[in-house]
Amino acid sequence: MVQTSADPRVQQKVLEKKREILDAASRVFRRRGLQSTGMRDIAAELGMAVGNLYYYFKDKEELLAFVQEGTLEGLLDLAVQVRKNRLPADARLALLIEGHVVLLNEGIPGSLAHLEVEALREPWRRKVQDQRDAYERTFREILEEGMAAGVFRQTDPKVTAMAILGALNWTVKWFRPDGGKTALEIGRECAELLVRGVMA
Amino acid sequence: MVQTSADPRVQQKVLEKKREILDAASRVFRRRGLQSTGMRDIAAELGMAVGNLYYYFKDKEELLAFVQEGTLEGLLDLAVQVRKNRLPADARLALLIEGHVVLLNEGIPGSLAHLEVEALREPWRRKVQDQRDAYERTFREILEEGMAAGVFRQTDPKVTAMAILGALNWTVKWFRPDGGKTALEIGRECAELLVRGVMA
DNA sequence: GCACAATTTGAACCATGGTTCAAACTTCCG
DNA sequence: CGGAAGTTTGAACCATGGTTCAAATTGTGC
Repeated sequence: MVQTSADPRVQQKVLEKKREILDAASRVFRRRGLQSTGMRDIAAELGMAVGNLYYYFKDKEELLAFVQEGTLEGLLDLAVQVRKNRLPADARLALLIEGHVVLLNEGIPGSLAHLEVEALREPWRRKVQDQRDAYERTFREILEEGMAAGVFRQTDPKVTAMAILGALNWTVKWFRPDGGKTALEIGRECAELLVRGVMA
Repeated sequence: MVQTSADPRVQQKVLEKKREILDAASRVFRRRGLQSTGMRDIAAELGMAVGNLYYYFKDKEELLAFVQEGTLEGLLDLAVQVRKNRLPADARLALLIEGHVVLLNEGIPGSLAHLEVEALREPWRRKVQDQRDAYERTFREILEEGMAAGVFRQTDPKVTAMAILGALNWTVKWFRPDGGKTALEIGRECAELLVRGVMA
């Protein structure tokens, strides 16, 4: 098992390797989907032997959990950026929407693997779900803020947030980089549609 | 194997049994999701032995394909109904949206199993995908019609249709009958959001 | 009742794919 | 070098769960 050494040099190297594996796993999960991705596929993507993965990660579930956390980290970063600025609610919602679509679709076209919390069992599921809830809360907050300011019409922020997120998450199912539009362009069109939808 | 008899009495009985099995499978797929649903679970839902399922269906994939076709049939019916009437585009889009949400969420809360074409292999995949394309075309048509009539603003109908469908399909991931709102209410809120989003 | 077809059973079979592990290899000081 | 710690290998192991099938049961026409 890894992590038996106290040497910081070694620990550093292990961390790098872990990240490398996670990146590869992330790619393969996106490309092939959750079920079609085998440990052997991930190993092949790295040119290493299957068993080696287990030197760095306990099992496939842990691997997936970290991959999902990675995606959520990116989204949470985005949320922080958007929260920071002082634009009106509609502009901020648009930014959040565009960023979300770009993050989910940049690089390799993908499956929903990065978002399928249902695939995780209980220690992990809660952890990832909590992060996800936190992220989704950002949408609700912006919506509520916009309603309070009178820019948005009155709606149930929970329902509206989930409807918006559905539209965005679903893009990974149909967006293809070679489809003639960039992820950002798609993001803009989504923003246009959804922000207009909530305007007062 | 079934279907060796030419007796219409027998054929009728077989059809009924098939429907019964498909209904059960439909329920279990919704409840447990695609991967968590075993043949044994479906058999248990019916109180029959596993092997018996194979008397009526070739394999799990065929079962899933028929279940998905059943869902699509319902949606296509809806599309026909909506096409029939002579309301303006915005009203028709709203009807389609509401109906879609209700169909996907009535009865048991669900997973996306009914919509995961990716889980099917090539003979079936094409067949189901074609039906799905036909259904999605309805959205594009209404959008184009609305744009032509000037009720809707100019957008890329393909992208807009997929964005709308994403919001709707995603409802099965979060809607719960005991959540205080009915599927129809959710459908109405989605319609409000999305129709407003495309209005000129 | 009897024979024959149709249906149902469930234990056994088997493919897939996650997981283990002892051996081989590398790295890095002393 | 030498050897200990760290890393990698890949064949073998094994659990899960879809699938088969011969036997048992039920239904039907004569």
